Parts: sequence; structure tokens; C-alpha cells
Amino acid sequence: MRKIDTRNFRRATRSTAREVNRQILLELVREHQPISRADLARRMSLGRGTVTELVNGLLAEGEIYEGATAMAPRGRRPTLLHIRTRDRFVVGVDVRFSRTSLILADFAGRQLALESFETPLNAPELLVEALQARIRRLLESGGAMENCQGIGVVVPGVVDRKAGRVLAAPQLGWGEFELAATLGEATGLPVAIENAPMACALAHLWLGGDVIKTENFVYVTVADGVGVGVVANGQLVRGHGSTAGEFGHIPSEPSGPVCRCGSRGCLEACEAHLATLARYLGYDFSDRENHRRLHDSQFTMPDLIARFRSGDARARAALEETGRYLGIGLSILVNGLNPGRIFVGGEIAAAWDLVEPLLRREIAARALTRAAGATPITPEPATEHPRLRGAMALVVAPVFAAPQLA
Amino acid sequence: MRKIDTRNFRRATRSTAREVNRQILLELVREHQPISRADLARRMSLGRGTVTELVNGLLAEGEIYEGATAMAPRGRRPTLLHIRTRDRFVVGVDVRFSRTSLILADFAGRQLALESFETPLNAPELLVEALQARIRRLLESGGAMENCQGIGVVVPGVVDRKAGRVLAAPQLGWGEFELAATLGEATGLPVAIENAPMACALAHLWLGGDVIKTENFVYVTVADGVGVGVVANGQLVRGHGSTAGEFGHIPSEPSGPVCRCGSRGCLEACEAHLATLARYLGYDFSDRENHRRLHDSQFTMPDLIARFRSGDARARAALEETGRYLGIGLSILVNGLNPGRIFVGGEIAAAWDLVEPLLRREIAARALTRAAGATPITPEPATEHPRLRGAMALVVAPVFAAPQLA
DNA sequence: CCATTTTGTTCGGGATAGAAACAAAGCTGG
DNA sequence: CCAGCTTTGTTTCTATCCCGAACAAAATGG
Repeated sequence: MRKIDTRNFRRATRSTAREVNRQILLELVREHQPISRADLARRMSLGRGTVTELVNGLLAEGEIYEGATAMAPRGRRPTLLHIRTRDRFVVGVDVRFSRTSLILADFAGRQLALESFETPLNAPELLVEALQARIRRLLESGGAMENCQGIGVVVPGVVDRKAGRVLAAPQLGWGEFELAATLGEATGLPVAIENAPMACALAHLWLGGDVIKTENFVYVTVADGVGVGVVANGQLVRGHGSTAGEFGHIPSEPSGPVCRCGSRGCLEACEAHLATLARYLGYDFSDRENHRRLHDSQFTMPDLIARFRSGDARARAALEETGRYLGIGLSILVNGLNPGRIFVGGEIAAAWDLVEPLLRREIAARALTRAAGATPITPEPATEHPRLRGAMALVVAPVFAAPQLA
Repeated sequence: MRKIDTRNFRRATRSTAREVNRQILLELVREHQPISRADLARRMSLGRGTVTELVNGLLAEGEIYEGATAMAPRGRRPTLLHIRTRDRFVVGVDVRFSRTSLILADFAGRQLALESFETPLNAPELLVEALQARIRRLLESGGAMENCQGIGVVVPGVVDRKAGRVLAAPQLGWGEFELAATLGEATGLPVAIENAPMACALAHLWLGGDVIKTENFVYVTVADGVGVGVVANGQLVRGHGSTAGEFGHIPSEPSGPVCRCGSRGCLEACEAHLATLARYLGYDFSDRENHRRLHDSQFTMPDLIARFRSGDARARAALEETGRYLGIGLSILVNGLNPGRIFVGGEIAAAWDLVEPLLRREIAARALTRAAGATPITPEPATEHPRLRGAMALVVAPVFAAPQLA
């Protein structure tokens, strides 16, 4: 029951019906490959004739290919169709405060190459230059020059996705910047950009493996800050000004430390990485000077988790506290958005065995319905490169997305 | 960029293009009426011939009618088209703990009759019986027997909208109940049901007047509890189990009163009606016994607001406190969902001049971006019958909604 | 009254779904 | 090894709908 936006709609043309069915068929191949034309016709309750036409179109465009014929107990053997993924490439870029990572992968998200370099300080133009050179080298060495479908870039900040423009990325010291246009011109490839937590959510919508799928879920990423990517009705919730997802600044501990946003006791100031480390080291998180000292100390979450693993009781306590606060945050999402699943990304996933029972308890205590209290939670370890997967999803998603109509 | 749900999609048929364009045209007529065929063709960049066919179809179905011809400086005068609203009727029902209200309105939401009666205690079957008799009388007296398009029912509880089933409504003492089917059989009319705050949000999507429209907004209703209806990407966010919108139980005052959910210092326990009244009367909100005493005392929010108007400083202070807490709650929504507008329904809207500056200050202090801090907020006084408008929207919306495709 | 302009209708052509006939390719049982 | 059966995939024809152009209708102004 979506309302039609009369200032921004797409009406149907002669070719719309074909376009719609083409996308459905393509998505069916993606999710059920290998699959035969006859099977597609049955699943779509469409005539086999029409399926043949659709398939011929997709074969000609190189979206799918014919594989082997399957065994059948009776009758002619079906020829199986697959999505063409092997010789189609995607570049994913993850820009962060200190380092920028790059991945070259095929269209199914299989990693072919991975590298990273130091992010130039406060200079998006320099970053584009560095990226351009590295992407060119990556594509040449991978023999992927011709068949690269595009570049996805993930940025920690507010992004106007349609315009391809970064609006603000305080962590990087960037103001407004035409990232997609600049990088696109430099490389000659289509560029899509997105805010990091939102892209991470997209990755689970489009590259998600065998995890049960839902049209409603949230991706919570805990790092230097806390960000949330919300997917509702199978669509990303970006909000009116593309700034949705800032659930980290909910006041929850009036006596807690002062957050970088200026308020006291924000969830982020209790569960983000620096907050956890400060708790362990006995630093006063409220003092901004300590933030720099923490950064300079080179002591990180993986270090803290390693200490917990080796039996450090204070490390354990600091992580447990973070788990409890994370549970409070998740309970707010559970009650407010009622997601079918929660993904938790960030270093904390490496200590999941420790924090899960704690945060589960908080959620169970606070959820208003039994079902909401039992919302499945899936940790995503940093080793999976969630942000890079998000970047790739930016390129892959438009190929398979439903056509926007009405 | 919506993902296609391969377990639940609608493919395109021969008639899909027509269906899509029909809905767009209908919505254009609704929003721009009176409007001519030629104007529609221009707005849709569609041939006038096709528009003629579409219009003929809608005329035959009685969705629209031809009005007068407009003046034109040159050329043939256009005949203007209108949505048929006058002789099409809608029944809205608002079920609450103590009273149930009924409205008979035309298709544009103009009120024709309004009545209310005491809600039968813990007995949905009795309610259906009472409703059936009253709806019949209402329709007969209004001469609306033949042209009633349906009944919309708004319930304070969790609702499975598609199945037409109430899942749980603790305020009413209901468990699971087949409300739509039962009432539909009794009246012979189509029945749509929905949770109250969600329906209120829908009303602004579909019956909203001259307020600037957004595809992303929230409707916050403050009454005995706090409920939120979230609209993102032009669609209602219902969540995985239809329980989205419970943003009232965010812990924000650890030393605050115990909430009915069992936690301490929930926003709801600080800003809901009973909390405000308890603050004024000096009752301990944590004590459940006091809730009953407050109910029995017959002292209500309008009474409190009246006392504030007549100069009662303590009444003013109690309301101001509520305004501040409401501001905290809204700031969470502003940061988390980045709505283009916030609607605030409930008795508190009657004291808007008092609370608005307070809650604006809280939001401005907490919003992470300047734009978010300036999110427009529109109060909706209880005199507008927001829940009844929501109930009507349930019937009106499907007529104009975008067809679900892919 | 006729030229001009704009609205609304009609009609032929192209794209697509839909249904049915047909060809292809396998299996089974004599 | 071949006839008969089954299933897959293709071709062919028709109905529906957009699309554009031609045409009719209705108003204005000289």
C-alpha cells in the first residue's frame, strides 16, 4: 500500500511489463540457480514461450548463461541457467579515518584481491587520485579491465546517494564533495556511494548467504561510533535528509560520560569502542583529551578481546558492560522497528560468546512482546569485511532490484 | 532499489501497464482536481488517446466524474474531472478502552455523522454485535446503504492487517480475534483493521490536507501510552511481527517512575497522560494502585490543561515537564529515522503553545544535524478525531495506492 | 465565415503477455 | 531398434495496451 508520489513517478510504457518480468526472472535465477526455463515458467506461472523470449534477452545481454542439462526421470532434459558471475567484476572501496580498503571481487562477491592504504588527511581529491591509480592496477592485474561493472564506495558520513555526493563526513574532515562524479571520470566506470551502516545492511539484502531472509531487519555497526542501517519493506530507510540510522545518541545513563555529541550518557558513549577501552583503562571518557590519548596508545578492541581471552578479568568486565549497553540499544530497535533479524557488525562480534547472553537478557527483559524478545541476532565478524561487502552490494543491487513503478 | 521477494511477488500481465497508469492517473486527479484530460496527458507525458481510454474506464467504474468545462484563453474548453466523493461513503470505527466511536463520512473524509458508545468489557463479540446494529442504522439514516465502500476499524493493539485479525489488545482485554471476518459477515461490507498509531500515520498519507507532503514522516500519539506510526519510503513500517512503533519504552530516567512494562524511567512513564497527571497531583506513578485512583478520579488531561489556562502554576509545570520528555522522545526519532515531518496527536496538542518551545529546544540540542533539528512538527488536536480519520484512511488508501508489482 | 488554437477521439502500428500447436530430446517397453 | 509417452523448449497466432498521427470538436478573433 505505497502512496504514489505525483511529483516523482514512473508510468508504464509498452516495455514495462517485459521489464518487470525480466527482473523477477533474473532474481529467480539468482536465488534458485541452477534452474531451467520450464521451472521458471512454473514459478512465475508464465507461459514457457514468454520465458524463452525473456531468457533469450538475458542471454544476449550476458546476464545469464546456459550450463549443463539436468537429469530428469522422464522427458527431455532441461538446460540449466546460471547468473554470469565469473567474468564480471566489482570493485568495493571502504573509506575510513585512518585507512582505505579496496576489494576486487566477482559478481557473486567472491574475493579476488584485497589491499589497503593510508587515507589522505582531509583531502578527498587526493583520495580519488590514489584510488584511481590503485583501481586501474587492480583491474589490469586481475584481467578485469573490460568486464568491471562498477565501483561501490562506502563512506562514514551523510551521503546523497542519487546525486553521488558526500554531504558531510566529519570523521574524514570532509565537507561536501562530488565523489561519484570525480571518481567516475577518473576511472571511466560507474560509481555508487553510500553511508557505511546503510551499505552494510544492503549487503545482507543482496549478498546474504543462507541466512533466512526477511524484508525487515537492521544492521547495527559498533566501531568508533554506533550506526544503524534499517531495512523496512525490503527497502533501505534513508530518511528525509539521508541521515537516518543515528540511534547511538539516546540518553540512557544521565550520570554517564559526556558523548562527543555534547549530551551526557548517550548509548554511543557507553558502548562504542573508545568507551569500552576507556572503561578498561580507567580513563575518563568525558575528557576529549583522553580520546586522543586512546587513539595514540594503539590499544584497540582486538587487543582488549585478546586480553579477555587470556583471562584478564577487568577486560572481561569492560566487554560485559558494553554488551549490556548494546542490549539496551538493541531493545530499543526491537520495540521500535520490530525487525525480523538483527545483524551486529564490528570488533565486538569477535567476543560474541561473551556478550550475546548479556545482551539477550537485556532484550528479553525490555521487549514488549515475546516474539520481539526472541528476535534472532547474527554477529558479523570484521574478518568478513562487512563494509567492503556493502560497497560491492551498491554495484550488484541495481542489477537485480525491482523496477521502480508508479 | 527494492529487493524482489521471490516467495511473494506479482508479475506483470497484459493488463498490468494499464493498471499502473490507471492508478497514477487516479492519484493525479485526486491531488490536482479539477483537472482536464489534456493536463493529465501532459503531467504523465502520455498520449491524449491513452488518457481518453483510461478516463473512460474510470468514468464507467464511477471512480471519477466529469464536471464543468473550464475557461481557456484560446481553443476548445477542457472538461474537468473530479474524484467521485459525494455519494461514496466510509465508516470509521475507533475502539478504545472505555468508549468506541463511529463516524460516517464521504470519500473525501467529510464528516456526516458521529456517535459513540461504551465499549463492552473484554468481549469482542459483543462489540461486533453493537457495531453491526449501529453501522446499519447509520448507513440507513444517511441513505448510504448502497454506496458504502467499507469499514475501517482502529484498535489499540497488535493487528495482522492482511488476515484482518487482532493478535493482542491488552488495553481491551482481548486476545486473538477475527475482527475483520466477523464484522464483515455481520455487515456485508469489506472491513480493514489496523493498529491505532499506524492508522493515524496513514491518514496523513492519504487524507492529509494542504500540509507539505513527505514520503518519510512519523506520527506520535500520546495518550495512556505512547505510540508511533512510522512511514518510510511512502510505506507504513509495520515490522516483522506488526509490532513496530513502540518507541515509548526507552529508558531515559533511571531514577524515574516504574513503567507498566516493568522497567524504570521509560519515556512513556514520563510523558504519557497518567504520568503527567500523577506529576501534577503528586501521586507516585510507580505505584500501580495510583493508576486506578487516577482513572477513577475522572481528572483528565483537558482538565489539567484548563487549569494551566486559568493560571495554575503547578499545572503549567507538569505540562512543561511532559513537553521536555516528549522532546527527548522526538529527538530519538529525528536522529534515528530522520523524518521529513513529525505529527503529534493527543490531548497535549491542546497545550501546544506551551510545550512546543520546550520540546523544540530539546530536539535542537540533541539533533545531530542542523536539518534534523529543524524537522517541522505539526500538532493534531483531538478535535480532529485523528484515530477516526485513520480508520477512514484504511478504506480510502487501497483505492488510490500504487499497485504492488515485482 | 474562416483561420487558429486547444481539447478530445479514432485508428493503425509495435511491443508484450497468453494460449495452443509444434518440434526436440529423452525414457520405456516390447 | 522403434513406437509411444513425457517433459522441455520454440513458434505462431491473438488480445491488450501504449504510441503517434490524423481527425473531429469547440472555442476565439478578425
